[in-house]
Amino acid sequence: MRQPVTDLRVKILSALSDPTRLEIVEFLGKEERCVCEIVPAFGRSQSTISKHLSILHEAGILARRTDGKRTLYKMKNQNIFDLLKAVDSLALDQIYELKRAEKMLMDTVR
Amino acid sequence: MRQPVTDLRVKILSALSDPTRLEIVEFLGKEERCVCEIVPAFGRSQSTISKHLSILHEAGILARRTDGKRTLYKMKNQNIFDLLKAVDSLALDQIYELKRAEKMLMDTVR
DNA sequence: CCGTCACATCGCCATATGGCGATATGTTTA
DNA sequence: TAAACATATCGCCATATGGCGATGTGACGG
Repeated sequence: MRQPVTDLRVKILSALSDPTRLEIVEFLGKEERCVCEIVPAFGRSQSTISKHLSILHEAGILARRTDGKRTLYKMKNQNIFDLLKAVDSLALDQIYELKRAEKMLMDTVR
Repeated sequence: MRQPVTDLRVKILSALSDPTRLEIVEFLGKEERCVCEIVPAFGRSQSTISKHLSILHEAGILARRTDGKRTLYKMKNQNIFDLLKAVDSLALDQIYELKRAEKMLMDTVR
């Protein structure tokens, strides 16, 4: 049997491992926005965005609230951005490494 | 056109969003291990583990080195564990929240 | 009430992913 | 050089995922 913690980790990481969902998270930032604001910000259908929002909500990343006929979403926990910073840090390391390899290659050719 | 940084982020996050791969990362920790040590530690076929290792390697998470007929893998960057800590922190928040909700429910019933 | 608005859900399709056994590749050993 | 070993890769299958249009649902406005 798998530890429940691992499952939760996988759920959170899976929810974040899609470019559209990452962009939704960035788009929300500290704001609370209704679906009607989010949809036009992305070149995707309403149903697609709605599903992405559900996935983020189910992963415990977004909080959902309804006000009249609107549904409002916001980040449930700003700590997500710490996580993303950690990812960026790794990504940047890789980019630097690439640049270094490129430079070395150039030096070899020269 | 997508920012290349986003693609890299997605690649790293995708690589980590699988339970077996997460366990491989934890299994490696600070050690360098050959595939022959990793495979028996998981209830999966050699080909499956090999593919998982490749994915982690392609995402820049693992370093690969060969020594004789063995292939050795190790974490390329211990900072991955900071990322995982951030995930755990979010996961724990959710678990606490669940417990709180449970408790409130119990209090209501009482 | 009836239409409209805002959103979620459904059904479907194409592609991606994880799994396995079989096979290819490269390295040491006999 | 042949056999054994360690690992990667291939081909295949079942399931998951992301996308869309169509449809369902609940709230408001006339």
